[in-house]
Amino acid sequence: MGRQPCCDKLGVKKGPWTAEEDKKLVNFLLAHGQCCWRAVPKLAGLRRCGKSCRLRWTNYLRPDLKRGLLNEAEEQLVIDLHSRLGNRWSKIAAGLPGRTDNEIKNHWNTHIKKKLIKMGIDPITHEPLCKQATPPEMPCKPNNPPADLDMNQQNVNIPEHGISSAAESSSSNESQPLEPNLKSEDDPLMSYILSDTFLEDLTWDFSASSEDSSAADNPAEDNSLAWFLDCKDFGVEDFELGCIN
DNA sequence: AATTTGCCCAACCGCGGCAGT
DNA sequence: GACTGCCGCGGTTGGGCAAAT
Repeated sequence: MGRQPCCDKLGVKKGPWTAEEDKKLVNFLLAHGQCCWRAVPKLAGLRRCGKSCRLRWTNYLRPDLKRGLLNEAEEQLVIDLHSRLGNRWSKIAAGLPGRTDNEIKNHWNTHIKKKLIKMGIDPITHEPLCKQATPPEMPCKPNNPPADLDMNQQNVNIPEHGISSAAESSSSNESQPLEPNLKSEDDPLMSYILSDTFLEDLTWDFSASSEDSSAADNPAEDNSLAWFLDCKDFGVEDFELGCIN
C-alpha cells in the first residue's frame, strides 16, 4: 500500500486565511521548521490541508519575503529570465530572492505582459510582433505608446542572451517608485512576526489549536478535540517528533 | 451618492514527477 | 515492478477594491 492521504477531504477549511490561522502556522514553522507538510496542519492545530499550508507559507508568510510591487530592476530581470526560461516561474523566482513564483506569475500576467504587448513585443517569444505572423490589428510598432510607457522604451532591451541591463535600467526610474512598498508595520501579522513579542510567544500551545472560533458557532464542527487527538492517526509517535523540540 | 466596470492578487485546482510501500 | 500518495509547479478563478460613470 502507499502512503496515507495528505488530508481528509472532509472538514478541511478552504478560502482566505485568518490572522489566527496565520499566527498558528507561523508559530509552528518558525519554531519547528518545515518537516512534512502533511503533518503541519494537524500539529499546528489548523483545519487546512498541508498543501494549503505550504502555499500560504511560501507565498505569504515566509519571513524572508519582500513585500510590495517588483521594482524596475526586478521587472527587467523577470523579463530576461522569462525570455530564456519561459513560464518556469519557480526557476524565475529562484533568481529573485524574496519573491515567490506566484507573485512573479501574477505580476507578469497583470503588468509585464501588457507592457510588452503595448511595446510591440510578443510576451511569449520575446520577439518583436512584426517579425511574426502578426494579427492584422497588431501593429509592428506601437503607434501611440502611452506616456506611462516611455520610461520603458529604452529599458526593455529584450535580451537574446545573457542578463540585460537590469541594473542600469532600474536607475532610470528611481524617481517614480511605482508604489510604496508594504511596510511590515502596515501588516499586523508581519508586524507581529517581527516583534519581540512574537519570539517570546513561540510556545507549543496546542490548547490554542483546540479552540477554533468557528467551532463555537457551529456545534456540528465542535470536534476540535477529536480533530487534534486525531493526530495519533498518522502516528505522532511514529512521526519522529525529534524534529520538534 | 450609488452603481458599474475593470484590475489585482491570494488561493485553489489539476497535473507530473518522485518516492515510499 | 506496480501501486499509491506527497510535493512542487503552472494555470485559473473569484473576491475585494478602486476608478469610472
